Amino acid sequence: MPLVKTSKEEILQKSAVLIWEQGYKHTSFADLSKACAIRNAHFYYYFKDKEDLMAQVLQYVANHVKSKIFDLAYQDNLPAAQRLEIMGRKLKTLYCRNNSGCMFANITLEMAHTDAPFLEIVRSIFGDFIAALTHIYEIDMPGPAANKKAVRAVQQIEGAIMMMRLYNDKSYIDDALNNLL
Amino acid sequence: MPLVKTSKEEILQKSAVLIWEQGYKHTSFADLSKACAIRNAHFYYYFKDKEDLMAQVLQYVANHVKSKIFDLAYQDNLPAAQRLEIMGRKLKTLYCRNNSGCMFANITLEMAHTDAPFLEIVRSIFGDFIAALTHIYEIDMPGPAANKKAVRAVQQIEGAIMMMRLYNDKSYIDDALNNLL
DNA sequence: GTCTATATGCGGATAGAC
DNA sequence: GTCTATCCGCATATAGAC
Repeated sequence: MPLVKTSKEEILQKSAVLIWEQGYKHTSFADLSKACAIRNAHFYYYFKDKEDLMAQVLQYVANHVKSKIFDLAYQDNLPAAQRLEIMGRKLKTLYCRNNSGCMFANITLEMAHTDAPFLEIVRSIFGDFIAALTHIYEIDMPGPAANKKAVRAVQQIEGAIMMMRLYNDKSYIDDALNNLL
Repeated sequence: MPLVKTSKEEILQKSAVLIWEQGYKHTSFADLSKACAIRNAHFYYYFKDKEDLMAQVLQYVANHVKSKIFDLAYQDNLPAAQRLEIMGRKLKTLYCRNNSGCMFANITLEMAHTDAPFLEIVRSIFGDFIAALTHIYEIDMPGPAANKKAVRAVQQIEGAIMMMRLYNDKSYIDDALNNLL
């Protein structure tokens, strides 16, 4: 673990923003190298190919979201409503950044028809999301019911993000996040 | 209106399947011309460019979905539950065909970051979907509440489709469609 | 209307100098 | 590790014969 932000981490961070916004296929190395201020060919020093870059970008964002948002669900000293309220606020910031919605949903709908290996990372992060909400809901109901409620909450949120982006109207996501409880 | 299916309609139908499955950018004219059994250059006889083809494909699918599914909502002689049940069955067939989910959601997440003119067609079809469900829900509740319920139902369905495709598990969409009432 | 041929540019990826 | 230069293939799109 380096003391200062490595060049590679900057590449991951800046690439993530672009791919999040534009998608995997729509984002070329020309776009990426411009945003990262490095040469096109330099990506191949850090990454095997575009698919490898994508996998590392997804893992980078997934780690960030897990530690900054999903982990809040396990603060068992706080009441459930408060945990959900904080998570909801952070999720809204996440989804509204650059009007790009949920990176993992974007990639799912773009790539589900392929067998791209990085989809496994997407499956994992949605599993973490549902597990986090299930943990909170289990306070008031048995496990299976809590899990079902968590799945429906995630689905409602993802549908709301789609509507928000299509109609450029944040009230959809506000409504979904305010109804997490 | 020609008496027999025109060549152009076949092109629209076959192009729709491919683009639905693979997305707009991922589908090349090479893919399309193979599927339609015509020459690459021949597309430019029927369509101005790829964007024009896409707009006509979307309109073609939208017309089909409207007349075959959404119109069922206005069969006021049938009880609400029965209308929802029939629509749910037809929607499931639609979304599970080729495991490709909802074409309009796919295109939304792929293209929302652009100002592609064909997004207007997508907005229109989601408006029709919500209007159809609202019409049914209005039997039992005032307009604004019915509309809110319809929006949430659509969001739940679109989120469920995403989960279905990600985990290759139809139980997500079954659950969402069984809870339309 | 349908074909062949091809223009033109951009995509990902690599070689090899420094 | 970072650069320049470049390969190769595929993308959209067009020209023009038949």
